[in-house]
Amino acid sequence: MRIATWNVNSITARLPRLLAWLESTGTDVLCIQETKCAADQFPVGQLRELGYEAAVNATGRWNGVAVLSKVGLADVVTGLPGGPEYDGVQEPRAVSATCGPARIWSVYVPNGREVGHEHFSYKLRWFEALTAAVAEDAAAGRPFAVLGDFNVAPTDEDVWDPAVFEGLTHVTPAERDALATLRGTGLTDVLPRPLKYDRPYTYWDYRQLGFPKNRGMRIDLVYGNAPFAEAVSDAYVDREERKGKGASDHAPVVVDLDV
DNA sequence: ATGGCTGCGGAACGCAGA
Repeated sequence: MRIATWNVNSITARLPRLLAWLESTGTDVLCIQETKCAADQFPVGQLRELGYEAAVNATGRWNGVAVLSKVGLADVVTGLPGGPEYDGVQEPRAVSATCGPARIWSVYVPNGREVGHEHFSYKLRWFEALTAAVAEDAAAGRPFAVLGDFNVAPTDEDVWDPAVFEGLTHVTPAERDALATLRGTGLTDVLPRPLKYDRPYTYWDYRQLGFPKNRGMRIDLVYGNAPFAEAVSDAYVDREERKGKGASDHAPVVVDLDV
């Protein structure tokens, strides 16, 4: 089974690429982030033509997540149970479903904006709620994984120049501790291999030639429990999808499972 | 060529992204 995660930065803008990519890779389950469209605008028809069912949690201009599956889609949970609000709203940042043999979450963790910003404490609270919500499934015997845009680089190796990120979000001890606490439920960071260069970055800023200069970050992660991690036969970042006109600023992370 | 941001809402430019 091939499972992947991809922050598409607008499913509307990315639809031609997305459909072509699904066909060429034969992905069975795709976790999507930043759909940037309302649920009733989601292109369910075109995805169904390719054989995918979709679980969607999306409300409009910002955020939005989905799970696409052609191996079944059951027991959908929309949103993060017990998750915090921002500006009085539970933002659409999580959706989960059972896809064939595995329980799968697609998450888009809040950015945090600046250390000390209200959005930053929201980010940390969001991680706490996520940790509580996945604990039972993480410890269970069924393959389980949280995939998505975590908006944290787990180590200094996961940013192109740690000096540039000093004092910024995505690399602070508080955020990395939140990731470690999440892993403490029994989850392993499934490290993908890069297709080029030495680090498996998943995001490159659109600005200032970020991609050609490989000024990247690894912030799109696959956190699987032991039954999931032990079934992994391959994992890679599909940097080819970051190339050319009309690319997202994130590349897909692809994981092959023997299940 | 991998190339100096992009998408959205709304109809100019501000917000958000990380």
